[in-house]
Amino acid sequence: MPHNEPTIAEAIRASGRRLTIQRAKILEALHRLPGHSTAERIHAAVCEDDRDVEMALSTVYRNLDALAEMGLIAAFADGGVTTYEWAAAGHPHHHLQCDGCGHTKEVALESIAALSDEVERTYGFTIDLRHMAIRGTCAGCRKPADDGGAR
Amino acid sequence: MPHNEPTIAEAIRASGRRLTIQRAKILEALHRLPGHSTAERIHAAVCEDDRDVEMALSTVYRNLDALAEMGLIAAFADGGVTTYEWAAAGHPHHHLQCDGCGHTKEVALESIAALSDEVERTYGFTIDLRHMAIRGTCAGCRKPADDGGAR
DNA sequence: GTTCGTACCGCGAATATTAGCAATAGCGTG
DNA sequence: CACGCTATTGCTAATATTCGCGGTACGAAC
Repeated sequence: MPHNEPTIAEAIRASGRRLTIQRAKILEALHRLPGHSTAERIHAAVCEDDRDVEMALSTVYRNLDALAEMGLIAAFADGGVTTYEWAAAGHPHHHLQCDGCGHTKEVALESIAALSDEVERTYGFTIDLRHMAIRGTCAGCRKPADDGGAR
Repeated sequence: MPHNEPTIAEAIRASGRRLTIQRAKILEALHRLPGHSTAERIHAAVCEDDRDVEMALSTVYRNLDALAEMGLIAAFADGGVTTYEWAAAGHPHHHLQCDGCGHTKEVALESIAALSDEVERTYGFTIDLRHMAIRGTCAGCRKPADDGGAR
């Protein structure tokens, strides 16, 4: 990925931030690592990949937060641990997170648009679709007899 | 609240759990405290209210988790801190959480039904509406001139 | 009412993440 | 290319929450 960096650099610069070596490494690692990655995993990946760059774990956390805030990456809670993924992962997808087995499934939902529209119109609130994590119970974890009946 | 306890006790018993003094106190405190409460606040409330019951903070956390799991209370992340509220708080409401100011607004959304329906039909996944926290940016925090265009 | 199995409690240590501080290094300017 | 402003870094301490362990007590069965 030699020549798509400039765009990212501009985006970072545009938000009044700086493109530090650490930030670049983190982005790169996140771009390369498959699926969702934890802060610790990213830290390890960067340290393994490049030995001449010092990187504190807190720096990883801070950057992950900043990058998520500017929309370059997506963050969401995954059972006590926060995981991150490259935001430009092709198509927009949402997460169905099962409280039973803890598994997270990525799906594309049409109804989200209507929901986003309603919230926008009624409350002037703009939903961040990248952070849309839906919790509930998947088909496998729903016990046959157990009918929560919760609304 | 002298005589509505039996139902709750049954619900707790039904899930193979026991109605301990601590659990009851926590439920009671949560029922009485207005709005969302943190584990620490609940712990403080119980300790102030009753001096003859010892209660470790970890016990509060454990019970909060258990009670949320069985649907008696609702839990959701509120900026690094988890808050809880009585589940039978009248009407169903969802949370619009602003990433800018961190404020959480409680609203009723019609489109949620359609979303829930789609997810149920397409993936056999049952959304837990009580845990439905929607993140984004509220009208106040969306700067008029600053259009990041980072979408 | 006594007994018994086990869920639960309190305590303290572990884990994930955030915050504060002095030193460093982007990057726009002269 | 050196200079300066300040965002950022590494470090360490704090914070929120979870886990493991040995002792306790809930609740069901005698």
